[in-house]
Amino acid sequence: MSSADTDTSRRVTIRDIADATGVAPSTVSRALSLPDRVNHATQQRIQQAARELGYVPNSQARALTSGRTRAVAVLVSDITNPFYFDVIRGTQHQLSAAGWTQLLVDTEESAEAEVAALSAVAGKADGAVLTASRLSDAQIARFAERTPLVVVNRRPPGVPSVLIDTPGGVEQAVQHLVSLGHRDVLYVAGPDSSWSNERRWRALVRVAKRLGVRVARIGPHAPFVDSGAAAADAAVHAGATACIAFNDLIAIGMLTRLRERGIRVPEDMSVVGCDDIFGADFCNPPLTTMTSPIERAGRVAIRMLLGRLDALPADEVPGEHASGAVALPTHLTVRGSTGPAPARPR
Amino acid sequence: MSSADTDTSRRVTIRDIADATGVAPSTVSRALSLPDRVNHATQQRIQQAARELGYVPNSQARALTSGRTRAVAVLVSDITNPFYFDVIRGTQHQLSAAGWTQLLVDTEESAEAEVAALSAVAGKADGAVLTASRLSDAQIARFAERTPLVVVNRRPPGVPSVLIDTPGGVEQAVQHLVSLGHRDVLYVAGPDSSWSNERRWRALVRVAKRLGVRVARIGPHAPFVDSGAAAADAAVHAGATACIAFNDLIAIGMLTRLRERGIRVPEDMSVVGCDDIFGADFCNPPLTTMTSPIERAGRVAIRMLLGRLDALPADEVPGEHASGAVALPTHLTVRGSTGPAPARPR
DNA sequence: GTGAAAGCGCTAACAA
DNA sequence: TTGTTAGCGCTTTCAC
Repeated sequence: MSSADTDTSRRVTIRDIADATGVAPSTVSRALSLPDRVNHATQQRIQQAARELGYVPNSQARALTSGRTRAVAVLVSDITNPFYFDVIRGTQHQLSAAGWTQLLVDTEESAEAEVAALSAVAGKADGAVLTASRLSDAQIARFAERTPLVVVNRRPPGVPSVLIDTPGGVEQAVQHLVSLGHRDVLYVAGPDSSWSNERRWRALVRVAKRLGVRVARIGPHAPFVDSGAAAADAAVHAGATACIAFNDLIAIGMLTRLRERGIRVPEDMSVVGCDDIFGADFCNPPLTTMTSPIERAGRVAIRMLLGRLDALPADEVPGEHASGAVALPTHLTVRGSTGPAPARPR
Repeated sequence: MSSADTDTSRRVTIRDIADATGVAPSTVSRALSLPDRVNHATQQRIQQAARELGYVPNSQARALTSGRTRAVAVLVSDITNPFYFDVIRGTQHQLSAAGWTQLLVDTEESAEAEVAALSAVAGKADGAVLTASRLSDAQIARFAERTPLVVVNRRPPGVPSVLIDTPGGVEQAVQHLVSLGHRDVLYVAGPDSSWSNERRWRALVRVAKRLGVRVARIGPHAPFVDSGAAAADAAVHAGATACIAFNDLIAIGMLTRLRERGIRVPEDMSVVGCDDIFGADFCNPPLTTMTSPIERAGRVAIRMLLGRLDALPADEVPGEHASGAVALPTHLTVRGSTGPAPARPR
């Protein structure tokens, strides 16, 4: 049923190549992993044979001896959230470009699951990217001692991180609202456990003070579209005419609820989201939001991690220091969901 | 800096446990992997020690001897497409429930990348799920001989598959349009390389014939929101009053374009999508679409695969035969994008 | 029921 | 430059 040559069912190993080319297995190993340390001619012969025999290196065996898996784990807190899709897209892209494997783990918003994953993953991957960790800075730092880590949207001391500069976006958003005549802004908060949530709120308070804008806050709200309904009701009850929501999911949910209640956006209420996820441009009305380079954050995180693992030339690694932070700029994308303040406060 | 006991920097191995408990490494191995084949008392002692020492099995070493990685690869053709998010969510869920690892691979719509990934993955995973493969049935079957495979929305002979019954959904969609007075339906085709695309078109032709509806087809269109603009223009040019789009991405893009052009949906044109992805409910107007159990498809695919790998009790494995197909029902979700046919054909 | 020993496929000293 | 020799941590015969 198969061709006349050797057994088809067994995978080709470096031994097979060694036999075929008349060299020692170690030479084959070198020819494949450190080509410069082998006579050019034999190197060619070996690689040729490898190709002909259909050799595929056994990554398990390789990992066992070298201690390196050429895989990295990417932990997300909720695989359901479109924000992470973009992150994953970025990490995936950068990893496959480097020939590495991505292990995707959903921690489901649970710190225990995160700890479990991080411990389990230690042997399976050479490093990990934490997006939206639910752990304390100290815990993260502790794990980082054993496993190279890069965190997104967190700033644990000593651990390299990628920050999306939403505070900068908040400033633009408030200025935009001010330019439309708004003097009151309501912050629709996300989960208390979110680092970004506090960061955005503080940025809002700071900017508002400077621009003479009054701010208030409602929440916390879970980061789902469905949470938007309650948020919208609360915003209306608070008499708000301009809201900045923790993220686009909540903002989109608010839009839907406001429409149901006959409250016009932006005529009666302006809504600003955060992140510019898939859907923010085609919801109704289209959402003004802080566009974050989410995919880029994923790519940068991987580049930093690969840099730390010496798997990337130094000049391709972002950030000056190994434990430094890289901040990616955000910009406001104005769409239909924001408009002039109503003539008189309601 | 660390506690007084042994070296902190090295990972705990079964040898350490063996030393600590005074048994042989092989006994530790058994106690951990095949607990029934060990004296209950010593088994307890060993597991206790393992816990105390913080033992984490080295999956590489385990894989090397056992030949099993307890990981599965999930290949998607475009990680950008929200359809796959739901699939990934399903696979991730089912895998982590079983304590397995998910390797996520984006083949970027390329058959070569898929082949490369499939070969590379062979050693890293015990099996793979192909969602939207770009390979031929024969190629898939060939890979399936070496690596346990489950395919989604394909039907290569001999390879277990999970099918989302969009033909059934097409029937409901056409009946819905007929009930609104439409007698002409335009199919807005997806990519030629898509198996589902042909399947949906054929189902449409069949149903239309039975119900006395005229059908036409435009396309192919790439499965992106951005493709929807050209599709909408073509549909308008064709004088269509009711369209069924290959998927929601195209349908949402059409909605946007029609609105730009001042063509009212559903008054001037009814649009039906397919899949019910994230966003279909909050686009403008909300999209009537065939709701597919996408996440469930992912879960079912993993269960079938784990079943084939003997990693799941037989009674939890869907489908009668190892190489059978499981079809998941679809249903039509009617929202604002469909309405009565215009009084007279335009 | 438990231990000794071999070896999975590969890499990394160390010699030659 | 190449071959020899040891393992990496674990599972798995095969004895005992």
